[in-house]
Amino acid sequence: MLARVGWIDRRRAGIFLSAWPSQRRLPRAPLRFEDCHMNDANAHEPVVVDENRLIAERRQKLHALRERGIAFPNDFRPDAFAGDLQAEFGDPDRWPAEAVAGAARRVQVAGRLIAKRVMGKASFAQIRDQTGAVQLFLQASVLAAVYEDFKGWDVGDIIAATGTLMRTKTGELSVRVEQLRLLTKCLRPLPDKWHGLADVEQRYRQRYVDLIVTEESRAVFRLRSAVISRLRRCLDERRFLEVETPMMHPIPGGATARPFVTHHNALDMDMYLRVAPELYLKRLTVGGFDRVYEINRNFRNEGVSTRHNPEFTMLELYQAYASYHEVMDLTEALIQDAARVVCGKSVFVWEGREIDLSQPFRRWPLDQAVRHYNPAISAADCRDVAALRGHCTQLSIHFKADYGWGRLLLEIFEKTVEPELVQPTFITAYPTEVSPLARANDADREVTDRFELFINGKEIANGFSELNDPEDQAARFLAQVAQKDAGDNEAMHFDADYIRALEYAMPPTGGLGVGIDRLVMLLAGVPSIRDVLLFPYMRPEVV
RNA sequence: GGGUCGUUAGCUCAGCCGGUAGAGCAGCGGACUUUUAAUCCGUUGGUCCGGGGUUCAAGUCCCCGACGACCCA
Repeated sequence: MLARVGWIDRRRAGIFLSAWPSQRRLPRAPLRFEDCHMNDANAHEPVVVDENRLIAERRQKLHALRERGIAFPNDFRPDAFAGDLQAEFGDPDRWPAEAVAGAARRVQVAGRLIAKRVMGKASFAQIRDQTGAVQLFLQASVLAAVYEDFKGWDVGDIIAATGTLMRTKTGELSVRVEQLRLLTKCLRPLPDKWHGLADVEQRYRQRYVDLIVTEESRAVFRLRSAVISRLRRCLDERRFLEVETPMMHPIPGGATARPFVTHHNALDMDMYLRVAPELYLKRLTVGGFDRVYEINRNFRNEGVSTRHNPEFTMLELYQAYASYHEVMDLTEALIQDAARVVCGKSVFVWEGREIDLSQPFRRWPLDQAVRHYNPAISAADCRDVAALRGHCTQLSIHFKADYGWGRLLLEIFEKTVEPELVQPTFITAYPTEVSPLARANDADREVTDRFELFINGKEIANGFSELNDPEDQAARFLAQVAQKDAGDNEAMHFDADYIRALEYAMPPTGGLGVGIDRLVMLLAGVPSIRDVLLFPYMRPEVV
């Protein structure tokens, strides 16, 4: 029954699509938006689109192109990129005007028209492709009728040019254009060419516009891509295997966090968007993939802020026959390498503070850090529930009656220490109570062989010697379930299959999670996670 | 969740004590064959975020709401 409904849906979609070709051939006068429908579902509700005179004028120009049968061609093939041309010929000392002319380099370039300076019978234009921008020199005497067309084109249009490289009187590398075409008409005017798009909301909502007009924004996302690809390369070189594990979990696990719930219709069952890939990745170490990593999205049903987006990207890796000590070494090496190779520097300014990544990152046990910033707390207090409750009250930290010393100490840490950790710092020896997946320390079972990395007061990474004792793990899951029953909706479920996997023996393993978004924020020097996400979560737009 | 600030032409922004809504860019028309935010002349363009209220009169004052930014929890 369900399958049949799906079939009908597809068939209806097909009918709808088949209506398109004839519709597309119609040379239309200014399109009436009242006639446009998203689909049958709202066929009787006109789609209201903001329309103004500027768009109407451009639509008329498009209409004229349609009538000439040249509206949306796709047969032009560029053979050069603007950035490459600038890199090769941009230096005016190595390539003075005569040398450029002598090279007689013929190029075919395409890109978005970003500047247009018409000066009678000659014009200058700039186009930009993915690599950069290059100027075009256009002459009426060469281009004839096409030159007249060009005068009617708009900044924002996608155009193509064929010609020979030259350098102008003022020294600008240019293409002396012999052939010119408009490939895609831009119907909407671009933001102010000088001020760009200042409205941050619009920059996030309409990232495509932001990318067209904001070089800083393009640079951030190129940096992000370079960081991730560098991390991959470093891990591949260390013989890690990149894998992909499920995004939809029947049992959410791997982190203490609230999951999103979704529903599988055919199976009529709830599923959870993953809060972490951890338990699946560790199943793979059981399976014999000793070094695995995944760079992918996690989803947490929590608040939205300058540091939190409902979906965010984590690097998680597991290395068999390693402890949290080696994992700290690796974390440090990965971050230092990415900074050096991708950014070419190791000192970064983030939110007005200088961060030095070149030095070995400090390693500091949690209780010592707490006592350093809270002289009133003694070593004995750190394991004393009553004393810690007193300190919490003193610090106006809310706590629940069932918090043990570990949770209380962590609360004090988060409030009083975290913001102080500006330079890269590994905090170690997290209480077992708050580390349900980490291996207990051999000398002190009350704490785990775990660390978190903080930079500029923000958690960047989290890692530990993995708990591979199935009986201990089962007991910790039960403790989590008890917390869940007591009302903690971040507590973990009992994952019986994960316990079964551990019973097949997981090698002693070290694991790591790195918040990629926050790392990129640091390396790019931007203050908000939304600046490093192409399409950050936004409330639905009101129209 | 609380507080502060913001929302005016396609974009960037002015708009004073409540009294006919403004500029620059973009657009449109014209001039211009080496410009760099080209320049010069002319010119079009408004749901002042939405709703309610006060007032003879509201972009402006008051209330409610939407969205966003920042700070706090």
